[in-house]
Amino acid sequence: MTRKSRPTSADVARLANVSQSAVSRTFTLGASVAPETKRKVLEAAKSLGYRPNAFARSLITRNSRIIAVVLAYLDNSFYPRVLELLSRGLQRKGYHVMLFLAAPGGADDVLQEILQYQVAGILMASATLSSVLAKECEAAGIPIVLFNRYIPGSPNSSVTSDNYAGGVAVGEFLVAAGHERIAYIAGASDASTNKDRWAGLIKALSEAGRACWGQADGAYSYDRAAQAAREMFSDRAPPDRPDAVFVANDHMALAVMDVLRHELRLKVPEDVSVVGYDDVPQAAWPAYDLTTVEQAVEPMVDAAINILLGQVSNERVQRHNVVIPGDLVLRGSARLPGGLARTMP
Amino acid sequence: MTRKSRPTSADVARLANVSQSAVSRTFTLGASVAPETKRKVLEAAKSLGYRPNAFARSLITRNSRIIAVVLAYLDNSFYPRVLELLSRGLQRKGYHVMLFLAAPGGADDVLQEILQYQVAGILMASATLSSVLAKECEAAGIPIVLFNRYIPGSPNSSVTSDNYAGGVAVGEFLVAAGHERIAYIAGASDASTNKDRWAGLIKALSEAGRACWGQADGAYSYDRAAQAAREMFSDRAPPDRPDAVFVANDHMALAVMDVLRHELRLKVPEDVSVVGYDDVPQAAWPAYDLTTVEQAVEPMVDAAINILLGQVSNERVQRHNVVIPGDLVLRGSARLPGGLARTMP
DNA sequence: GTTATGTTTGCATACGTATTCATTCCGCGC
DNA sequence: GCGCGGAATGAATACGTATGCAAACATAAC
Repeated sequence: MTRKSRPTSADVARLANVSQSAVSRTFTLGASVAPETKRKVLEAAKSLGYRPNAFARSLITRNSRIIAVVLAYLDNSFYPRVLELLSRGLQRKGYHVMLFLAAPGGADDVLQEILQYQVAGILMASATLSSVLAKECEAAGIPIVLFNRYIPGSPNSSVTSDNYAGGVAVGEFLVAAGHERIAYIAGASDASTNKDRWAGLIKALSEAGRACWGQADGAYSYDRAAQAAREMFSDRAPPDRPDAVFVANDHMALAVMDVLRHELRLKVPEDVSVVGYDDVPQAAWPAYDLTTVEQAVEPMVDAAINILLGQVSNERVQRHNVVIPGDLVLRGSARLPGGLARTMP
Repeated sequence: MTRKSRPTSADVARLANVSQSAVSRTFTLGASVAPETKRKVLEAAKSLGYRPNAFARSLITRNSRIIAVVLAYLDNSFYPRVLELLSRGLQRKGYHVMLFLAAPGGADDVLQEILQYQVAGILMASATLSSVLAKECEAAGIPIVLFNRYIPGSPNSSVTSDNYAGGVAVGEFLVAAGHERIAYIAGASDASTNKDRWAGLIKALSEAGRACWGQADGAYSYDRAAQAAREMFSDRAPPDRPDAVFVANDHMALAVMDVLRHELRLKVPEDVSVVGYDDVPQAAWPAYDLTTVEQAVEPMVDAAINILLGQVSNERVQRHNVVIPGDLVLRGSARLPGGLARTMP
């Protein structure tokens, strides 16, 4: 066990010849303390290397200024971006991120751990949570924000992009470009993002009197998506295989492009158009040059922070469901309709 | 402020007709408590939804079971991998990760924040820290592990791969394959990884009676590396440009390959061989198929966890400098020496 | 039955801070 | 000079838990 203990406010008080209260007030914004006293305290604190103990503080104030972030994985580079912006944004406001990686099964076990820390809020960007634990968090007054997902009918706040509109945009775009056989490679089948993007695609296709050529399951995984592409395209000649594929996120779309081009020797977009979702950094890299639907990470993260910190200071836990729009970003992986501009809404 | 407060050990004690101590002991591993008492307590706790308050607990035990992780950025997908394994590994041992993103300037400001939380240890995978704050952490008995970097002559523990050996291996490999003009695209100039990889390369070249064709600064950034590649290769004919380039990490190497192939229309490896460092997931993707030196993330993370948790329970803060070996992984981005096997040590 | 040994238990206290409350201090208006 | 209001201060307490200590209890040995 750690032998040397850090200096406490009492130590500082002794050295500065003031009371412990004075020290506390010096470090509490807006408290009443004379300039001279403050000076003495700060001097003593500096010479001792004193820093307030955040745990003892939160024990009193009942605000830990810690936000729990629950993730399922970090392979998909959408999430590292989210995590970086989120952490930086929260740090700027005096909050900090505690990271929890959920097991594939679900987030219930990590939630048990989270509840031990008296976190000020929870951001869930992972498998959804059981309603039992959601109730418990609500009872404890801990706000939860579902990020990039939502649970229909649940009382939780959420921040998502307009996945349905995105799916529609992709469908309309592919139809306009004259594609005849449009396929879908799906994400995790129970994810709201997957369902909404799929529903949007179907909607656009049926509006145009079309049906989806077929779909395969990629489960939001690189390897599974590669496998799905193989099943969909191997040993098939042009009339019998898709001429366009909408992949439910970029992470999988990169896998699909890799298989199409390097295993199956197909040309993108000449033989097959590929469209993804997220606009991760790699989508813009020339090796892929992937047409995709942007998820505006910055506004999404800002919205999440606002909801979380708004609820922290508020009595009443209020529900917000924020939907951030995202543009279809046209790049080289999909054929363009004749004479179309480089970006459409 | 949160109105409803969570149930406390006293609430549970009252309901179970025992003392608060009994409740505490029920939740303390290895404490002496009768089976029947334990049962009553657990039952009461469950019905109230009680969970021990981790802050109050760490106030007493002086062990928060929180590890601070300091990162500079998450673009380079080496770090998300580290973060995921680290977080999972620590969770398994009852510890948790608090994330701090350092400003480009340095980590001193976030360290000030870290010290407010009574973290059990610090893993620095970011710009190095000032010796002043390092002293302070040592005085406070907080172990620091430098991850993927070290400060020569500093008393801190560190976990790195054998960057020098890696650099040597790359140099020898490129020479063996008959390259005549071997260039280097550097990472952050003050990073130990960059210095060691460079020193290793130089060593191998001079052993072969060669010199480095030249170098450019990529600062471990995708954009800067792309720019460096442009400067190095634009408007130059074969005798006047490198026929091989060692890029200080994969993240930059991907940028270099993108520029070489898609902007400058050069063939890799026919016109130029490219070798990276890290073996990030993308390096294995067919679009890049990047020859690179593996950094064995799992053993590195395991070593870091062992050092941190080892120091936590120990009186004496002891220094460890772990160096994990990594293989050169041969793929398609670099010409092979005649008849070489697919993996060499 | 007695003594010795080991196991449970509750009381009281400590961890380091914020905050209430009462007190003191100071300047100011009249 | 008196009283008044506001600012500054310190003593005391609370936050929720772990743990040393002594008392109570059970068990075993004889």
